Amino acid sequence: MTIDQQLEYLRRGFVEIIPEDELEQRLIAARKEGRPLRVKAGFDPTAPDIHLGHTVVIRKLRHFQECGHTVIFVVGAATALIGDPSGRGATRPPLTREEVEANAETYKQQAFKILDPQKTELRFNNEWLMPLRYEDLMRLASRYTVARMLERDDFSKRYHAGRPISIHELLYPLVQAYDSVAIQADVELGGTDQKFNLLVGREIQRDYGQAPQIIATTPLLEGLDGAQKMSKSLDNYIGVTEPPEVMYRKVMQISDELMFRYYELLTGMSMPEIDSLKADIEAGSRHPMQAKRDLALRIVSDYHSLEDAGRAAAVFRKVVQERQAPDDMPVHDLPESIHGDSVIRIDKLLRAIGLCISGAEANRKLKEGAVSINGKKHRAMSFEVADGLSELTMQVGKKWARVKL
RNA sequence: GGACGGGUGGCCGAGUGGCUAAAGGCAGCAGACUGUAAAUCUGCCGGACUCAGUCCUACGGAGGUUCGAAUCCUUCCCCGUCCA
Repeated sequence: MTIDQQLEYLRRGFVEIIPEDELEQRLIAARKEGRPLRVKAGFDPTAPDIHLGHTVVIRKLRHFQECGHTVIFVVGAATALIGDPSGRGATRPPLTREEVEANAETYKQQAFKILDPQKTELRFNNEWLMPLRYEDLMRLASRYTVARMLERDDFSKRYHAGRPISIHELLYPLVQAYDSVAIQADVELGGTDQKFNLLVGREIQRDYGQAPQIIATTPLLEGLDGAQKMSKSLDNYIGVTEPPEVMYRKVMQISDELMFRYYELLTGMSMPEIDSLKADIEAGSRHPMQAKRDLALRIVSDYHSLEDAGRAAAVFRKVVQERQAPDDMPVHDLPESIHGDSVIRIDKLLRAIGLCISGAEANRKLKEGAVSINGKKHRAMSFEVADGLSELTMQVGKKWARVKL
């Protein structure tokens, strides 16, 4: 690929590239030296799942690989012990080392659903952070001032709101920046919320005698609620390892408006194509639901297979649209404790088989008319089993289960 | 180290002795509507039971006062502001 072609491809989809013109120069310089660019992105394994929000950056990493560059995927095993304060209104709860290690392992597997393993260096930052000694840390900490650190939006908000900021949180951007030094990054990618951290990387690299990395930020993907960014802690995410049916259903759940955003950030569809799709929908020549189905199919295929996606679509049509019982639902035996003549206490049963969290909740659901047994709405607390009945199909809202009598 | 303010349900936040399982909001769940959504409307939203009632647990931790405490007192822990 020529430099110009690379530039056009690589630039697409970023909110900002700083400094804008240096990417070209760096590409030229690397080509002269006959080496690929070292492109960094870091992920803190604070939650065990990579979700579609992360994939916006990972997809861009992939683009760099397609242009022949090397991706350094940094798993923040050490930084996770601090907790990234970016965008946070409060200190993150600390993770144990065991949790971090387990999460890091699954991160690795999930990232390679998108990345080319041949062109990826997978590094854990405890490799270079743990050996740092007191004087190393002091040296690093001396490179930045409190005032500049507090300029950060999230810190200053917390500070002015009188909320606690721990000293170790102040250290996060520096430690994260040191990663760039350790791996000698040419480019670092991250979401727009990472801009500050990425910029600190530039400064620290300069302090350590390296050419400052170019930073490129991607838009933040909104979660299922369409308002806040996708995140595990807000539970508005779609995980890349979720089963096809779940993934499909979640995509279908987003608002029409958000659908275009997902097209933009999660598929290879170009902006002109997306605009024309939007125009077709507005003109009424295309049904928004069909467009959303296409989207769901594409996304599920990316992380599973086209076949799986097709199956998920069929399940969705049947279960959600036609409100029929799904083919596979959990099967339970009638629990010991509930065996009582021919009358079954439904509240106890629902709790026992996990369709309701508590008996009290089961009770409420019964009163709300959310419970169906064998396809018929059931409101009474107990259920009389007719002779010859061998199985109950229980439904509470969207949840189903079969009970053998 | 000193002075002051504060810690309430998943989150935010009201509540200064009984009428408080704790207003209100957000999130969540269910129902209606729909395109499967979104938006809107309605209901629910600690738990157990012999279930329209009874009991248990809950307002940072522990202890106390009181017939009765989220509310008063003691003490400990934590957070913030100002002064040093």
